[in-house]
Amino acid sequence: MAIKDRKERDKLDRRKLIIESATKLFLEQGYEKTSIRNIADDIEYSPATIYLYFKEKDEIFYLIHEQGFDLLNKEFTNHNQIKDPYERLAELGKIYLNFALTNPDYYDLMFIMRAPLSEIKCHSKWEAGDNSFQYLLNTVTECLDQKLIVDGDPLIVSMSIWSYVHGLISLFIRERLQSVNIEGEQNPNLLIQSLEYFLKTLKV
Amino acid sequence: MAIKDRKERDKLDRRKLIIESATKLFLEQGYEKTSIRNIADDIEYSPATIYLYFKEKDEIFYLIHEQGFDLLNKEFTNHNQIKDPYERLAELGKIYLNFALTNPDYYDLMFIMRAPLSEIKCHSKWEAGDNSFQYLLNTVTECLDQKLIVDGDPLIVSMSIWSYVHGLISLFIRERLQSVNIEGEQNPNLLIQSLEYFLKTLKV
DNA sequence: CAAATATAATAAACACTGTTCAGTAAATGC
DNA sequence: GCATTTACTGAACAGTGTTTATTATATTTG
Repeated sequence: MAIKDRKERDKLDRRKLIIESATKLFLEQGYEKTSIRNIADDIEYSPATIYLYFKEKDEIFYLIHEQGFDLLNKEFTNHNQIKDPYERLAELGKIYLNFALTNPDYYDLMFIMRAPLSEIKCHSKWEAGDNSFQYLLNTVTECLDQKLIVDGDPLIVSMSIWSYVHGLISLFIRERLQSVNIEGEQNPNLLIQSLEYFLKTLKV
Repeated sequence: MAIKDRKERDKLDRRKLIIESATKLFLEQGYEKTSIRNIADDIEYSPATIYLYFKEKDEIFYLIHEQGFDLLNKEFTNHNQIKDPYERLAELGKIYLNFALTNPDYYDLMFIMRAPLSEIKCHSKWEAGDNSFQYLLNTVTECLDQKLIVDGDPLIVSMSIWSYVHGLISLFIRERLQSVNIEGEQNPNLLIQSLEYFLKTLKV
């Protein structure tokens, strides 16, 4: 029976190999330019082999998509807990913004791209995403309870904050901020300044 | 010389035919699913013919992209001028949101998609986009002058407002709001409620 | 009018893409 | 040793954007 076990391990190893290669290529050249044949070439298997381990291209990229959420959630958990919920909220925003600027490809896959959600979204319920949102929702609720920010429904407020930061990031990543380009001003700085303005308006 | 004129007119007509077919197909099935061969089939010409009138697929979709901006700018100009700049700002936000919800494919092409900007963005300066942003900037400046909204740099404030609404819309269009789904609540209503909350926080 | 030229359109090909399937070769079970 | 299962792959399918050599037509010139 040991042989069967080893075989199963081997199979998982090859699955892992595909994911690792796909991740590497994805971070090097993005989703669209990473083809099944690219991955096959990289791991020195035939393209058809990949389909023995994954149903479709999107299934691989859904896993990378989840890796991204693990990374983001780790950043959220790793940061030392700030007592004041408003300060914590501000910090969350900055962590989120920083994550996006440091990992634009992950961010794109997680929050902008259409592809790897097509079918999977239904059965998976997008658990990882829910976790991140829960972090935000909890902090917002605390802020509202302590009357630190403008009153409103916690869900609406959380959605607003998320939308705001996402808006900044996605306009930046997809290069729509050309028109808003102050002479000599670096774009990432503009994003940080905007976030600070938003946090100010939020404060009660 | 009249013959030459007619020929030139014919050429423009065929160019127009391609754009119209492309627009039709694009609005029916989106960018990715509208192929050059689709368009060729529709207008009953060979695919190669299209390349006599356009350098590449993106060039066609850049024109559709501009059509979208014309549409949006028209909506901005058509609305009866409200005297109070804060009210006008609120109205602008609603018009923008409404435009996106009514024309999600145009919106995607204009503000989310990566494709049709690849090279063109440099030489065209994205004039249409600048126009829309100018509308916003002017109103924001008035609001700031009359101290109706939280003080800040007009550009930062304008960018903030745009980012906010864009964030809402793009999360909605690219289906990332599943986690924020109140039982029985329609998503578009959530967007409107959020915008109202944001406008409230903005008010001084 | 006929020959030469310019114009417009295309069939076919190139280099890709995701995906499927029939066939092969090796390891395992009996 | 033979049958069966397992793992893999070459080749193909149907599509994509794009280019090029060729053909058919229309216009201009001798």
